[in-house]
Amino acid sequence: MKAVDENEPVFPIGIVACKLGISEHTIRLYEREGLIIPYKKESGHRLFSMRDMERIECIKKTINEKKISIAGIRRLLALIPCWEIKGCEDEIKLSCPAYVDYEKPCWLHKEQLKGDCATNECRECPVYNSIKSCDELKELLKRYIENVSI
DNA sequence: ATTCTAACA
DNA sequence: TGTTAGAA
Repeated sequence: MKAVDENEPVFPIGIVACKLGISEHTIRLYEREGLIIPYKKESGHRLFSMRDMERIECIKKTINEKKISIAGIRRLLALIPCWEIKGCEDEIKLSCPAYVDYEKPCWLHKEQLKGDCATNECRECPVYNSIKSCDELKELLKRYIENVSI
């Protein structure tokens, strides 16, 4: 029996678009804007896991309900403390583009990063995956609005 | 049949 | 965001 892994990318974009009621176009847009990182086959075709779908759904809801833009979501994601998650020393942290920039999350700086941040697949990274459910995004939003640090 | 990218009356 | 064209 093949267990259905929540993280296993198995759904093509058409299915995802249908089940979520979001156009394929919009889903590709989210990717281009750096909100999601779908799994890609050699062919270039995208595959999504259950968690990917929840993330997409969460993003769409947040955009609609909180009336914030795609760039707004990107700024929220930029608040993820990757340096803490990765346990970076102050020295490396302070010179890291991902720590300095508040516009983009670390995975949009991949080319400029060092160490495993540069080599690992961001899709598999604990930083990208720190948004396990919509609650984590809500937390980022809270922090943003209240302008507080944890 | 589906999905991909790129482009826009 | 929609839609379309042409390729894979």
